[in-house]
Order: sequence, then structure tokens, then C-alpha cells
Amino acid sequence: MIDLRFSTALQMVLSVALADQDGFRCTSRTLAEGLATNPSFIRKLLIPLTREGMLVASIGKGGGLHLGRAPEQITLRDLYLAVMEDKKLLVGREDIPAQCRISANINEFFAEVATDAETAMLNALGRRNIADSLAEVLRLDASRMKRVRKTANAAE
Amino acid sequence: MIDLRFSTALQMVLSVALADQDGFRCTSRTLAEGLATNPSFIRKLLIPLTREGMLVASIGKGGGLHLGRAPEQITLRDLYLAVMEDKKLLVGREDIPAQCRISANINEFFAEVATDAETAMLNALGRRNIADSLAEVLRLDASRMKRVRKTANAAE
DNA sequence: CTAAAATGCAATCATCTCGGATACATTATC
DNA sequence: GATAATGTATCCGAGATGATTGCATTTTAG
Repeated sequence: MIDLRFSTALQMVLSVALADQDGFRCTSRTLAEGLATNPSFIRKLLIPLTREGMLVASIGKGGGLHLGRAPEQITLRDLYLAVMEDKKLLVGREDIPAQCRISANINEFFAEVATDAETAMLNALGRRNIADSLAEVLRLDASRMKRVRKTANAAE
Repeated sequence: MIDLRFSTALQMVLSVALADQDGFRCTSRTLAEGLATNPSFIRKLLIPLTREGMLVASIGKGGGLHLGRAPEQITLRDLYLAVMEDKKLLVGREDIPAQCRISANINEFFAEVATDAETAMLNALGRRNIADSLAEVLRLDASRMKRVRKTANAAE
């Protein structure tokens, strides 16, 4: 099964950021509806996100979700690491018998390669934060609306 | 289940490179033994590797595997792309209903992020090739042997 | 004060991916 | 011609992960 945790968490945090900014309320139910998934999965992802202080959840009627830090202080790297727990990007076999010069050292070498690759990916994610990302999404939306209007006009 | 294709293919190609260099023979059976797996899986991975010309397989008695290109001309990036087919590093949901400014644009935005991250990782893998890697593994082996000898001497 | 509405949490189920295992055809060589 | 290799297809099982359900707990709105 495909791992949707990161993409889901990203949309969650972006939605909460927009809600905080525009003054509407975000709950696990509204997020689940916007993501075509169920509140249970949302709340599962909420655990690491609140633990790391990126989101704050208030229980009870009228409760919901808010950002726990300024959106500039939440990078996609933080988000990825929180939500993916300790899942490795690249993994090797654990139980390779040391039979030759390759197999006796492949684990150590592969660990180097995997660390390299993972670090590079995390650095790429670290260059974006929620404030940037929200701005980018809203920019995409503006140009999309422009296209929509243009098409509507052309149809008249 | 954990995806072992890349790490397995890497050890396969390194072993073939060493075999070519040292003059011993490599078959899917010997590779499978060295990896504690089965020849069928090795041969499954062989398909993309021979298709891309990284390895050449000769059928029949006395046959086996050889490098199809100079080891300097095979990067770990090539290896990863060949063996992982079109598997994406990060994937989002396909079927998000466009209900708000976030959900209407999240797919486009997430595609940017995913491409960024994947490119960064592939670039990291592209900085290594099989010649480098084999040299590194043999270097690791030499220092390991040194440690082993030192321990043996200390035990006398 | 009470009912509603939110999170927190646990258990179970369904589904999909991927490696393992097996079998056999084909091909090349000794 | 026997042997030994790849090429290929099929089926199975384990494991990961999202979906679903249910309920306890907490808070607040009315």
C-alpha cells in the first residue's frame, strides 16, 4: 500500500495555516472531508504533529486545530520526519552472510549511500516551509482562477 | 514489505564488477547465495539491468554475468532508476475533491515538492558510480582485515 | 446542567506490495 | 546428449498501511 502520510500531513498543516489566517475553523472532521479520508487517520497523524508542537489541538465542543508555531518555523523537513517516524528511505538486507569481500562490507557501504541520499532529500524538503508553501498554493490558485475566468469569457 | 530491489541490485552489480576484475564467474545462483535470497528474484532484477545494458547475461552451460559497460559509466542513479521502474519517492492522493483553495491546488504543489525531493536524492546517487563504489568497498574490507589481524595478534 | 461536539485511543479488517518458492521452457556449452 | 545457465510465469505468504468502527474523555455552547 502506498504511504500517504506525508502528503496527507502536508495538506492538513496547510489547511490549518489557511484557517488560522482566514479565521475559519478546522477540525479532524473537516480535514477528513477535504482529503476524502476518515477522521481516524487524520487523528493518527495528529499525534506526531502535536507532539512536535507544529499543531495544537483543543478538545471539546468548539475545539479544533491551530498552528503551534509560526508557519515560517515549520519546514517540510520537520513535517516529514515527524510523520514518517524512523522509516528509512533506502534499506538493505539485514542478514547478509559475510562470504566475500563484497558481502562482508556491503552493509557498511550501503549505510553510507543511504545516508547520503536521505540527507539530500531532507535538505530539499528543508528549503521549504509552511509559509512559503501556503503562498505558493494560493499563487497557483490565483492563476488557476485566471484561467477559469478566461475560459468562461471565451465561451460567452 | 520493505523494498529491497535497489540494495540487492547494487550488491549484484558490485559482485559482477569484482568478478570481472578478479576473473571468477558470477551466476544468478552464486549471487543468490551471496545475498541469502533465491535465483528467481535475482533474475527478476536482471531484466531491467540487462535491458539498460549495465549487465550482460550469457545463457547456457558456462554462462553467467558480466558488466555491459565500464564500471565508471554505471552510476547508482542509473541503477536506481532501472530497478525501481517508475516508482515515485513521494506520492499524494489522486482523488482529492477540489473543495477549497488548498485542495484545488494541492496536487500541482505536491508534484513540485516531490520532484524537488526526488531530484535531490537522484543527484546524490548520481555522484557515485560502480568503480568508485567497488574501490570503497574494497577499502572498507582492507581496514576490516586490519582490525581482524590486530585482534588476532592481541589474543596470542 | 446537559447535550453536543470535539479529540484520544484501541481494535479489527481489507487491500496492496513485494519477496519467496517452484516449475519449466529455452539455449548454449562441455 | 547431458549439463548448466538464463528467461519467464505463476502462486503464495508476510507485512505495511489506510479504512472503519466504536467508545471514553473532555470541553464548551446553549
